[in-house]
Amino acid sequence: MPRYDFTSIESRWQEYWQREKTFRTPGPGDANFDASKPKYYVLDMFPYPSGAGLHVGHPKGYTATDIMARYQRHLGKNVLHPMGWDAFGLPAEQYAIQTGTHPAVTTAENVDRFRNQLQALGLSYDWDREVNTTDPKYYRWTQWIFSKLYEQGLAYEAEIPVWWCEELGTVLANEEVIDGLSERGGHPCVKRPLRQWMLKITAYAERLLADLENLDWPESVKAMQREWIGRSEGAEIEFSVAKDSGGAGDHAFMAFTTRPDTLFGATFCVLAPEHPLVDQITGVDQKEAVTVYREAAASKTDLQRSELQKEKSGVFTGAHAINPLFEEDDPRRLMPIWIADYVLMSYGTGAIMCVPGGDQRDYDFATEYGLPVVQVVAPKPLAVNAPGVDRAFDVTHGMGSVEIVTECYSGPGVMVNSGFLDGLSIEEAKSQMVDWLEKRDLGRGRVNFRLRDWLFSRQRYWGEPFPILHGKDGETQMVPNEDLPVTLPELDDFKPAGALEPPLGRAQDWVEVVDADGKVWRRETNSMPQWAGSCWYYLRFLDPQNDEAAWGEKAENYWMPVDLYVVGAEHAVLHLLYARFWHKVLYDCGLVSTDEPFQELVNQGMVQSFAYKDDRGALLPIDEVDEETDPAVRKSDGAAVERIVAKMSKALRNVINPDDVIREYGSDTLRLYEAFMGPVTASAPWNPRDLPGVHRFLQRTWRVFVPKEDDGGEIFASLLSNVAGSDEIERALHRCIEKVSSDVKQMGNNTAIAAMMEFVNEVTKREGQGFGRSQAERFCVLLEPFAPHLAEELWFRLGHVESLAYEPWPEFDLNMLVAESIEIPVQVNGKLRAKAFVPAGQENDRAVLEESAREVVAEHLIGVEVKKVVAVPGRLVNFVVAS
RNA sequence: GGGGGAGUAGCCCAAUAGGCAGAGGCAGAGGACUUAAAAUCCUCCCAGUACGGGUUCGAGUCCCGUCUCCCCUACCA
Repeated sequence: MPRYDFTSIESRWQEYWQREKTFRTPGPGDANFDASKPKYYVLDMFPYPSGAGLHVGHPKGYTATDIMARYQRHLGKNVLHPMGWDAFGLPAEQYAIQTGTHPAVTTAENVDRFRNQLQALGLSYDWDREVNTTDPKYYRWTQWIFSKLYEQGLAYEAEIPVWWCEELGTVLANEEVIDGLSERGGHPCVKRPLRQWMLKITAYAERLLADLENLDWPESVKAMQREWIGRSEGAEIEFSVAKDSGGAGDHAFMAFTTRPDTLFGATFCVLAPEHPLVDQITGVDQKEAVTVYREAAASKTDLQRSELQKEKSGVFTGAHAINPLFEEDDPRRLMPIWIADYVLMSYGTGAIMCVPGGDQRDYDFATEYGLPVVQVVAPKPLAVNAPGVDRAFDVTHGMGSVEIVTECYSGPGVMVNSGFLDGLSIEEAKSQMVDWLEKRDLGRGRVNFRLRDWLFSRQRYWGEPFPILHGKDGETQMVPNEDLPVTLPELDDFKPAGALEPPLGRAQDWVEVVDADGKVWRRETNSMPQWAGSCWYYLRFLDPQNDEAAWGEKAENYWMPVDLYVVGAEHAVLHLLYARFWHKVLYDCGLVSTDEPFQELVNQGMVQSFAYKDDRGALLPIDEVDEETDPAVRKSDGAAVERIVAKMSKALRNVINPDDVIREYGSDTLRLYEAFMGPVTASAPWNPRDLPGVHRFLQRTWRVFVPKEDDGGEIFASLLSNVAGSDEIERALHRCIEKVSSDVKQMGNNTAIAAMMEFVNEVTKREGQGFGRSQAERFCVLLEPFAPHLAEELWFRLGHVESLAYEPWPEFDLNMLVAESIEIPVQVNGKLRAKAFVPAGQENDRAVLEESAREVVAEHLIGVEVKKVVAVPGRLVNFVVAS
């Protein structure tokens, strides 16, 4: 029977918190709501309740936020700390297809399991605010927000080529397809044109980019979003396709370039193989080659394209584009038009002008196919030669009086071989060229984004239905707000109805709707993607029971924005960008009061695991390795294996189950371990050997409250009487309070725990002597955010009947932090020679410091000249002497 | 190729604004308690901060260069 009986302690307090609703958080309008208190909204990424249950990676972030939530409560704030379920999604639907179990059933089971697991961690959520994205009471408002987007003209239908995954029976967004395989499951995907709902996130690109500036987010996440949005400034230039005679023909295309300054160096153009103009301009002789190339390109997945990346390929169309800078007789006027798969139809205009003298990709292509290369930017030192137009004449390429170079230069410099731009800097040349083009209506400055509109529909059953009706003649209307939610129909079979018909199409009764005028409509049979529900869940938490509105204005005003959001790095672009987009739309509609949802963001690190590599570099499942030996060896043959750090994976059988840890050590130990591993932001491997360390700390803590002789858990008599503690312990406690307070504020939970260990070691050293009641109580408050069950138990045994969750945070006295005399290191020429002791209060007096220091290093100063004395108040003294 | 981050003891990690390299934990050694073991407690051991320069009275911390590792992204015109 362990003296510190964590199992019974933890279940007792978990029941207590649930029964007493200790963490219920009243909001504006609720009884017991105190509007005078400051608020703190601390948010976790709500999980997808998978069948696999909780992973030890989840509690890392959840513990960090829970510590913050509990700490903020001790500061007297109203703390909003909710949890819910992002429960729509493919796995439940796949399971339904295989077994016939309704996804709602699977989901409910998984949610129950997750909730139990989270509650077993002692997380201080207000469970009355639990939300579930699959609950019609929730998705009714998801549909309502969609209607807002629709009203704003931000939702539209389009027939576009999309990634279709045969295996999953659905389309996927670009970002859900990696190298031609689905992100989930790794199934092959192909491009197919399909009618889809799109959200016009590109309309917000500029603001999504600019507003990153003021967010207290990790630089890495901001950088990823910036790259994802991919703003680039340049110009759009119209090129006419030449007739055989050389004059401008009927065809023309737009090319986007970031380097309009280099137009004088454009020697050819490339269209994406899919470019619609290709059919019309391809010459008779080139027809066959072009067709073959286009078919090859179409059948290539992105994976294959990138594998072949090093070598550029393409074919000539037979047509030429006209470079508007040059007169009819100038050989540089006609630029051959090629098609090549390094130009993507989906970016810019799907057509480029190629300047091989200044762009590595164009240069590679030009070298491959023997196209001319002209230098238009010279590095600065060569500027003396500019403008230098009349140099070599290249017969081979017929480029006129322009030097043909064999290098590509894309660095800074001055314009050469560029007519009216010669001698200008790149920046000046860009703006002059844009002016030149705009005056002639041949082009204009343009900002282009990598960000595409958001593909917002899926061909799935287990997602939010669209509140959309289609008429016979192709007209579309919203389901009126009062008729929401549009609930999912019951189905027996969740498979797609046909190759391209979503499963919802199977529900005939549901699909057909007759309105008051007897007109027949068909419901939209696509459903929304999983991101929809997670785009606004943080808003529903503000007012989760509200049946009149998605959230109340007062609640929104009081609680928003989220003060602290802890998410894994995997959400850096998608979830966080989509949520910001919706939030800005809601802001523009006057429905929320802040233009950004998440003020401070922290990326939690990964919890990794050890893995072992044999001498051939192959990874071994952990159960084939004996970890007790040093080095670890393979069980089968005793060969030494190398320990490495890897992601937890089923294949390596190194996944840690939190339930097992709780059973063996308790959830306070699990919490403490997760927080003690290192900074929240850092990734670190799970090391089972380290668990006993933090567990011992809790046992020692128990021991300083409860005497050894008494297994019943009676507390030290001295702690029950009001005996004052010793001065040494009081000082140690003040140091501990100071350290824990400053650390926990900045999520330095690992060092805060170290400070508490130090304190408990100090008390232990005195065998419980001199530990006073008030000291014990203050320590309980410090401990509570980290090990809440034990802290509550000790608090209770000190004679309190109420939870300590709302006890004020203890204060420290600066005067108690200093010892009676201060130790000051004394250096001679930067080398530590001795230590001086200065009475407390005088450590900032340079004269005192120097005098005390001189005494202790007197022998080092004999016979040498002291050139300088550096005395840092309270820190050290350094004598600089002539050597 | 581009971007972000990190290298401190056998391991995980500390070290406010440059100021004694070590707070804490693990592992290891020795000891106390015990019939024994476990548990618990005490004591000890261990690096000069990836490498090379520089600035400074003084550098883990600042500057320059190099190396290694992790994450993201990748023909974006």
